[in-house]
Amino acid sequence: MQNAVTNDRQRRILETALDLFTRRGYFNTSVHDIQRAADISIGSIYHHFGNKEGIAKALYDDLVAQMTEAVARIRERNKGLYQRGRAFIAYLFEMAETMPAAMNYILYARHREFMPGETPICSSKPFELVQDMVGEAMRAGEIKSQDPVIASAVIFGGAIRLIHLRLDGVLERPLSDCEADVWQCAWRSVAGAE
Amino acid sequence: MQNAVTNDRQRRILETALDLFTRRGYFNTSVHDIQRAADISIGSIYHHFGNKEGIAKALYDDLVAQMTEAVARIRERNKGLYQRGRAFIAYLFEMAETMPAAMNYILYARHREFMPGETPICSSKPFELVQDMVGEAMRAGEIKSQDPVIASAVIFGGAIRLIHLRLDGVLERPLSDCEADVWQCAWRSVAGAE
DNA sequence: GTCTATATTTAGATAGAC
DNA sequence: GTCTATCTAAATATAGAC
Repeated sequence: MQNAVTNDRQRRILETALDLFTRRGYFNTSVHDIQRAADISIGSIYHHFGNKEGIAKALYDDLVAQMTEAVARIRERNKGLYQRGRAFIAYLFEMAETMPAAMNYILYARHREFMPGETPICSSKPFELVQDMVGEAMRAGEIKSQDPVIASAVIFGGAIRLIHLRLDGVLERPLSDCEADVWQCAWRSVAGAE
Repeated sequence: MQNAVTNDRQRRILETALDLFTRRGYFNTSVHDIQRAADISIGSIYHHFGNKEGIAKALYDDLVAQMTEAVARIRERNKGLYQRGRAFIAYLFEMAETMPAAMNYILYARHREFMPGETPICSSKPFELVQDMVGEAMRAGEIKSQDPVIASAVIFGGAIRLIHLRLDGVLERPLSDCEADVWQCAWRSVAGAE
């Protein structure tokens, strides 16, 4: 992973790319499109990012780093999976509402199609951290014992699916409206060591 | 929607396209690639499907039709959401194992990126039917009353997430192994009118 | 309906001045 | 570091013989 991007110009390139990638898709966006929209020369773009994939990768690394930090903070500030899981979903829902393009990019972009070397998002750092929290809760007896992959999928699958629906315009009300309901259902599905 | 494809040649084109689209992605597959792999002339391909998007669309329509029929059959042969939902997940899991390319295409392809006019899969026919079943169960008091969109997401979100994980190679055991667990959790999350 | 050969466009990427 | 102008390869699509 390369250094975080600090330069203003680079930021503007990435923001523009994120916007275009999300609205039209990676393959329907040419570097020339980014150049036009960001009003920065194409030479400059290639100078900073090497090639088109470099733009996508920088964007991805940036967002994953942000998310990893957020998850770590959630873990720190909350005790137990009940609190932590709820906070995580709240974070995802808020991000989906305030930065839909970023959320869309992370969830949807099908990165492997244009970043061959990259691991799928679901096995990246932030999701590993979440899985760790689930395993921890299991050992503590907070939730019943089972395959942690399955447990994580069941706990967060509903919320993730709702985010997809929201980003696709199927769900019309903001996600925060159903946060409590979703978490209640999710928790009930795994709670109570029996 | 156009007529189903019956011709042998057309079938071979579609099968090849599905394979390539799934493994390399739509935009990394050229019509020439399909031509080579299917060993059918490019003129013939354009004759039948008009353009590249026409191939993707025929494929999509075909798979959605198959799935719609399957869901209708599930609805017919089972009573109550408990049986129906379980049968639906079993169907999805089996399809993911026996026709991973097809499942991948349906779930992942991000169709809207290359089929601008198409509705997202989650609001297509088969998913509508599933939502109807959920609503029906709610009115019958089989599950507690709430927004049917949320309920559907919670019930099937975990299973869908597991399919994603399986197709991405994160989950190593076949999906059938966790079918019972997943359904038990899913059902517990919404069951019991209270 | 099927084929080969070709036209057209546009993408990603580079060169080289400043 | 930034820019303009340009190169090159490859993709979609078509023409027209059979």
